[in-house]
Amino acid sequence: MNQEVGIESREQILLAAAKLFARQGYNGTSFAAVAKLANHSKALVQYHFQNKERLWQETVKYTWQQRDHILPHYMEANHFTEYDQKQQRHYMRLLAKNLVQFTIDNPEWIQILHQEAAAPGPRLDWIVNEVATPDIKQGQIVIGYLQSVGQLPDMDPLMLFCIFATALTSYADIATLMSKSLGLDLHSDEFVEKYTDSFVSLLQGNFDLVKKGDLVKKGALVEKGLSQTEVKR
Amino acid sequence: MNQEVGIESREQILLAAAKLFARQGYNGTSFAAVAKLANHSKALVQYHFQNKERLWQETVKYTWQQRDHILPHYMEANHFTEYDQKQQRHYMRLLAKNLVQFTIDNPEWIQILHQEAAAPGPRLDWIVNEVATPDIKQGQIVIGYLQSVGQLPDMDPLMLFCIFATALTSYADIATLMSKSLGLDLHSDEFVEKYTDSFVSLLQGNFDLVKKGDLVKKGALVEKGLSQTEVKR
DNA sequence: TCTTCCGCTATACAATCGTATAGTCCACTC
DNA sequence: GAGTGGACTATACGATTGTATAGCGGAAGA
Repeated sequence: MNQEVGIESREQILLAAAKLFARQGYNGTSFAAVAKLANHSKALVQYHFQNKERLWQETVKYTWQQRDHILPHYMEANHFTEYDQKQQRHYMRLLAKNLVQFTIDNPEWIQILHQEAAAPGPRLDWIVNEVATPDIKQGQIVIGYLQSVGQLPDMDPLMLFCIFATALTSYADIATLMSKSLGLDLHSDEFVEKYTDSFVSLLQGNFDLVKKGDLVKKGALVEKGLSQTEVKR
Repeated sequence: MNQEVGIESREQILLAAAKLFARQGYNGTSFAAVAKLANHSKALVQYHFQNKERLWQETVKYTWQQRDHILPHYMEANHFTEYDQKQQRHYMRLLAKNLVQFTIDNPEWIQILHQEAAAPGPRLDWIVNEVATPDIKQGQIVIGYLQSVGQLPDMDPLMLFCIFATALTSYADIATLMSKSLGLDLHSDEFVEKYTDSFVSLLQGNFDLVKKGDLVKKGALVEKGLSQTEVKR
């Protein structure tokens, strides 16, 4: 079916399996579907991975390895410690944008996580023990560091980490939905930049609250709220 | 199998189907599994819904109806327009907290959304057209209003909406993962309150950035970042 | 009383599921 | 050049998949 040998067919299968496990979940993914997407026989999939649980585990491991391999390329332009405070401000924007862009380009790892978090069980435990916990620790360290250099507010770092995790890793999925609904392309570079800029502005506090609350009438306000958003379409 | 009649067995099946579609996705959910969870026969499930696609559509409709029915109960304590600016500040905290609490108590609608957003196709289009678009419009109106009364920063309301959507609807799932990893219960009232307080503080800008960036050495900083987070455990 | 309809069951169907096993091909070593 | 082992195929297994259809009991309307 495919001339290439051994390790290569294995990787092709892992890539196909990652897409399917991410999109369809564990029970929604079959050996046959993986084989078809990888352009190999179903028997070969089973030859490499014996059973479904092992296929899933190897896929998750591989997906995280890919992630750890690719992620630095998105970050290489960001060397926080080499710059002074003004530049760090700028590079934090870049960090946030690259993280969001990374989840858009490589959605499988976070989608698999969502799949299993929605149905907690032994597979989620496996993820926590094998791949997720080091990530979480690492993320907390980064948050703590950014706080210590004054780039993030002095609030509970764990809560700050949760806000980061939700806002940066879920944008890709939410954007898929909203793009369809609004007829925009929220995955485009323009919107990703706009989104992360807005998010970082909140974190850094460099924005002004609108100070006109008591000047306007209720009805007109609601209408204005609507028209403000509709202007964007 | 079950004495209760007609509409009741239908609802029992819809509730079971919602849980399974949310946790296992479309392809991962079978008639037999729905029947078993609802404590009815597989044939009865098919009797009520003819085929799988219709079962799914009716389930999504029902889930959103439940959502629209229950959500007001989480909001009833919040009547923004009735209070002055200081009180509105307080009630925005309550609004955010109740929204997060609602997604923790009723995760199915957002989980189904995540399932389909991960694998865009005709089902996602159906969701967009049938249930999601009005929600998004409504959300944009609320954002616009909160901006107009000075409770939210004067930035692009669409981006602000995205930040709200990610931070508030994804906390439940992220918390499931992080709780397992850290040995905490991030679904507890204590943490939900802490999280939403932190989030609203960012939005309202009432926090101080740590201004000690250039005073500390790199190595010590990273260590401090770690110990800060570990204190929380 | 007869008919009709509704809620529901029983059973069967081909297709697909995950898994098991025997076997082919071929590069390699000794 | 016989033997070995790894990459891969062919085929078959029982269980489960989604779907189809015939039929049941009982309430309601005529």
